[in-house]
Amino acid sequence: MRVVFWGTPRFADTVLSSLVGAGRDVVGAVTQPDRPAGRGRKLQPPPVKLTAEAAGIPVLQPEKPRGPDFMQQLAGLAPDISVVAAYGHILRTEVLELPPLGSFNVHASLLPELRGAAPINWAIIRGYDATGVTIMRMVEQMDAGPMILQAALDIAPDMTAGTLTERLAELGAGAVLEALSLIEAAAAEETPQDEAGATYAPKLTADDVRVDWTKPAVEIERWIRGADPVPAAWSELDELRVRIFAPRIVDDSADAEPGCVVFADPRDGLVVATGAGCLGIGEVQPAGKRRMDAADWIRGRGIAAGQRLA
RNA sequence: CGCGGGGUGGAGCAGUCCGGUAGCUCGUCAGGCUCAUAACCUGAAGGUCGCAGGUUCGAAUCCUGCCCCCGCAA
Repeated sequence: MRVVFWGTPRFADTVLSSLVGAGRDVVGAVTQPDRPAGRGRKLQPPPVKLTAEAAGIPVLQPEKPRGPDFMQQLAGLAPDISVVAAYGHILRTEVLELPPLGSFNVHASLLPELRGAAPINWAIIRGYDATGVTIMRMVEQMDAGPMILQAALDIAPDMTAGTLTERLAELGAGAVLEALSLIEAAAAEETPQDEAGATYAPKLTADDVRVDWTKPAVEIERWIRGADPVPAAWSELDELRVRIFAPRIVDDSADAEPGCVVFADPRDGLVVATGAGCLGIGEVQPAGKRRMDAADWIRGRGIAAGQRLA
C-alpha cells in the first residue's frame, strides 16, 4: 500500500517516524514550505521535511496544495492512500479523493468534540478529564468525516499542552498503524460523527492567552497549562511581558486586587491574587530572558508583595 | 538587511552613561547553635566580566568585528 504522508510540526513528525519505523511504504511527504521563522528571517524547514529526507522519502512543499502542477506531482506518486496529521492547509475534495482508498486524518481529540486547530490546548483549558485521538476519513468539512477508531487518554492534573501533545502524538501514531492495517484488510468500519455533539477548538493566539486575573484561580491554572509551551500565557509587570508557567492553586483567599502579588519569597514562592482564590506561580519567562524558576526571578529582579500583574 | 532585550563565580541579577584591580540575593562546602530543621550564626572555596582586535598608564566599563540566548513580529 503506497502511502502519501501530509504533515508539518512535531506532532506530525512523530506519526511519520512511526510509519517509517513500522516499515510502511511511504512514497512521498507533503509538508509546508520552509518559512522565515525565528528572528533573523532565517528559513526553517518543518520537522517532517527533515525526517522524510533522512528516510529518503520524496518531499513536496507546495505553497498551496492545489493547482495542475501540484496535482500532477501528487498523482505521480501513485498513492493508494493519504495520511494527514497537522498539515496546516485545508485539502480540496479532489486532493482527498485522488488516492483510490481516500485520505485519513489523525486528529488529537475524541471527535466530535474539539474539532479545529488547537484541540490539545482546549482540552486542558476547558478542564477535560480525558481526551484522545481519532482516525477518520477526511471529507470536505473540517474534522467532520466518519471515524474508524479512537483511543482515549486521561489528562493528568499537572499536564501541559506540551506534555499532552507528546503523549497524544504517540497514541496517534499507534492508532494510525492500526487503522492502516484495518483499511488494508478492508475491515475498517466508518462511524458517522454525532453532529449535535460537535464542539470546537479554534487556533489559540498570544492575544487569547493574556492572563485575566479576574477569573478564578482554578480557571487561570488551566489556561496556563493549556498554553504551555505555545503560545504561552503571559501578563505584564511594569509594562514588561512575563510568560507564566507551572501554576498551582493556593488555598489562601487573600483579599487583594486580582493580579496583585500576595507574597514573593525565594523560599515560599510567588503567589498572586485572582478573582477567586490565589494562584502560585512556579516558573516565569520575562521578555528577553529564558524560562526560570519564580524564585530566581524574585531574587534577581526583586519582585515583592504589592506589585501588580496586569 | 523586520523591531527589541541580554550574555558578569553553580542560579538570578547590580555595576557599563561619568574607565582605576568585582558586588547583591541565593546555592555549595566546613564549623557552630538547636531535640531538630529547608531556620539562625561564623568562615571558606569558586569569576579568562561571551570571543577577537583596538584606544589608554590602566577596560566589565569606550571603539570595531564576530558568536550565542531570548521577547515581539512573521
